[in-house]
Amino acid sequence: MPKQVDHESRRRQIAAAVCQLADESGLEGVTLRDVAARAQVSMGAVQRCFGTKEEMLVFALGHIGERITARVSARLAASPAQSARTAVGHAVTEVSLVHEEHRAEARVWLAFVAQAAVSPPLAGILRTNYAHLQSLFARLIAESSGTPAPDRAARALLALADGLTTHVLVGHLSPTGALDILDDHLNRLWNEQAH
Amino acid sequence: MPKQVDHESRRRQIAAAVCQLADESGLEGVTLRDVAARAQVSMGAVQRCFGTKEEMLVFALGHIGERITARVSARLAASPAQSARTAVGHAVTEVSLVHEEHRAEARVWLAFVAQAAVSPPLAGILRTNYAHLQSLFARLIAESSGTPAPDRAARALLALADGLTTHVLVGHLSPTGALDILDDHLNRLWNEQAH
DNA sequence: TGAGCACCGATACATACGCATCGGTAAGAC
DNA sequence: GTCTTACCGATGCGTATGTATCGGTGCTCA
Repeated sequence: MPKQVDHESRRRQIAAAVCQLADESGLEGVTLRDVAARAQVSMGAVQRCFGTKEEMLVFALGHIGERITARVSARLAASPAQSARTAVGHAVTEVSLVHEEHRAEARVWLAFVAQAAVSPPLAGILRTNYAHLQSLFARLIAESSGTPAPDRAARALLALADGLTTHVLVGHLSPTGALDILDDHLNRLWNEQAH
Repeated sequence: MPKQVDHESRRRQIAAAVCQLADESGLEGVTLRDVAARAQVSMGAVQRCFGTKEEMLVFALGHIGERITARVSARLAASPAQSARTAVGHAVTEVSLVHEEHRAEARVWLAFVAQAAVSPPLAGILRTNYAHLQSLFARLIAESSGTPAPDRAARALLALADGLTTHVLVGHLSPTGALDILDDHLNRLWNEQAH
């Protein structure tokens, strides 16, 4: 058995290149040649790692989904969170990629969401990620005393975060405006459950 | 002056073809050739109506934006709306394209939103449309007694509607589930302002 | 040490795209 | 009737894409 190569790490390396390119010029700007150049490998290497382009995109989406989920979890673990209210605030702030340093991820995510509307495999990955985040939010919300329907609140929160992210990307909202709205929503949620 | 042609109606005809194709296979499936075939005109006609492809897409986005806004207005005008609460409910239901018959518009809209993240002209059109809808919502919300910040509530409502639409398209939410969440949000909004 | 095989990079290929060009056509003016 | 001219459909062109193919390379094991 001659030379062996760590395929998995190379796949991640290529996935990162895909995300960079998708951030810069949308998913349509993601070309096998450009991906190879950005990842500093040959085009043949990309083809060997992924049999087809769609396979590559599916892997890249899974990659970025994991990164986002991981960041949310890390944020929750890092700050002990005085209250569940602030914990949810932190988590949802990470998801709604409003901060400048995560804007790239937001653009990539949006590109994939649009593509998923016409590509079942991508849609499947997205559903998995959304399901994870939703159950995470639902648990946090349910923890802090008794909101009548934590599941529904979690779904609403996730949808609101996604919508706000979109509006920031389009330029209809400013990042701080989006955060204001998010904060306001959470305040209402915690005020009301006191009744 | 020899043969004359109604350019404007032809542009709308082509825009409709663009939307059909974008619904079926995303914006990347929108090809000059396919558009021409779908609109039942020659490729040359498409080129004569729009100097470039992006021009065509910009026009198509404006076209569908007008249609959506028009439908919202029509819905508001049609039903006298017993209360502002139901008026907003009707309007936002039209915007969040949850009903099956408007799912196509939702897919097209989402495709354009993603493209707008890397195309300033498209983003501009989107901003205009969002601004219209937001001010419309804000007026309706402000009308019904005194919510403290009708503008912020309108922004939140619009973002929530957009996020829910996205989640329905991806398959993370069912249409009825999305409507439930929307209804719940409106109820909270109207309950709270009674304080 | 040398033989074999898995990996590599480059190139070839068919296709499809956006855009430019061109002869033909028919409608209106005189 | 015919001449002008704005419109039409078709074809050509250069490029870029995804995929398939192929000779070279260097590690690993006998």
